[in-house]
Amino acid sequence: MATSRANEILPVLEQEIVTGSLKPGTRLDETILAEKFNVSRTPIREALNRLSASGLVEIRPRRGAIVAAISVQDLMNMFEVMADLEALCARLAARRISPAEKTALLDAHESCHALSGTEDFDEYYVHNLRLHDLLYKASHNNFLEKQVRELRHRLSAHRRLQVRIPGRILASSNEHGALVEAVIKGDAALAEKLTRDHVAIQGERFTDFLSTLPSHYLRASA
Amino acid sequence: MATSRANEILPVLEQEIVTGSLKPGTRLDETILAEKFNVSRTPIREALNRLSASGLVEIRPRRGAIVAAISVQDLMNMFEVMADLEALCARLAARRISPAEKTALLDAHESCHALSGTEDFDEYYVHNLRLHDLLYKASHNNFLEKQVRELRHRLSAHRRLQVRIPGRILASSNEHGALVEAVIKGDAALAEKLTRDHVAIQGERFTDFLSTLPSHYLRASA
DNA sequence: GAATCATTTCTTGTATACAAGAAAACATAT
DNA sequence: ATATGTTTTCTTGTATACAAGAAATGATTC
Repeated sequence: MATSRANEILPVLEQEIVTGSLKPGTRLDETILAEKFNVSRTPIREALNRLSASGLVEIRPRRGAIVAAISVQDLMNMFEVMADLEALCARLAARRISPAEKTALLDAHESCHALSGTEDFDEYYVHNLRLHDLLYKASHNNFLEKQVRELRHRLSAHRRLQVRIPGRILASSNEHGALVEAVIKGDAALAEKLTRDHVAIQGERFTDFLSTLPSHYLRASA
Repeated sequence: MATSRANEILPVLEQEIVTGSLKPGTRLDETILAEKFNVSRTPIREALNRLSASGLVEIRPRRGAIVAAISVQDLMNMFEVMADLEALCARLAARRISPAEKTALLDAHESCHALSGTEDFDEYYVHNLRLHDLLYKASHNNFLEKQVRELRHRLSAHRRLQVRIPGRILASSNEHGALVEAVIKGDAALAEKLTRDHVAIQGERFTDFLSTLPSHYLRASA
């Protein structure tokens, strides 16, 4: 095998958490997981440790690991940071983007725009991701890129909650249009502002969002 | 013992890395560390795993762990993100700070200001830290606070590099004065801008900074 | 003498055995 | 019946033993 078993187990668990097949609060019994993966507890413990560092699982000393439960407060906080980091990406991208990256960005925007008349949220999600990814890359700050990716990954565990408002794809695509234009023009301040508004959950959209939350989000957590 | 041994070992190693008694690139042999701490390799491995997640240690599969080596590029990137996150703290603090927090902030600023005539960088560091900590808290975003703390902790491993320019304490303290005033007035945009300028490494200060770097920063890294 | 290949040694990664703390089950008393 | 205290059981945390890959050493060839 190219890599150790712990390194194989980690992404599988990660995926199960992110897709929601392992729900927040679920106990992650080391012995049971060891049987499931046909390994000893040792590599399981290693994987859990790393997942706890990335925030997806919570390890309570001597009391085992659970899938991290996130409160509404936590979610709001994380979105607030996410919006800011993405805005930083956009600001830097406006100053540093290369010609090749400009082409790719326009292409990704085209793909999004092509779906703007539809309500195909899943398909749109993919292209939307690609566009945002390109912006991270264009920031030419690897550390920032890694941080944003990690945070987005963590938030994606709660993507099921996403509000699917009719017409949202069109609106989002239009916001992208202005953003892409600002980045390509090199207008850093505008790119930053547009991204903040684009990512942030706010106003009536946030109210909608809250009303769709499953009950386990309404308890407090760390 | 109140906590497990791995949880005792971790902060010790962390401290040795942060203070620089373990230099970047140093191999962290599990067996040797196990002897040093009088434990088996198991808790050592756990501690190293967690340190790698926080970025202080780099684990190369099957090739052991080393103290993370950071390139100049990495440092610049991290400072760029740090400045932005602190600026976000300041912006949010300006909107959310409580009366009690205002008092504490003014007090911390007083402590800094009292040193502004001196060149006592170590003493200033402590009070400067307290002031910035209060700003993180006043953002009332726990996730953000945690992220900024973690990043600062990671950067503090390289604090030895800090340029100690004569008069810098006075300048810093003056910058604090304007920042504190903006936060207390509730001027979010100004607080944000002042913080960015305050934290960012830029202009001639950055040239000085570069010229003080030990050679191991000048190689490329991850 | 340099380069390449095999062998040995050393270190990491995993499995298993054991220790210790937490939760659960049970018994006793009020 | 509830509450408290004890015992048992179960799970995590650590130690040790073993397996497997990487680096180092040495042998062989050109």
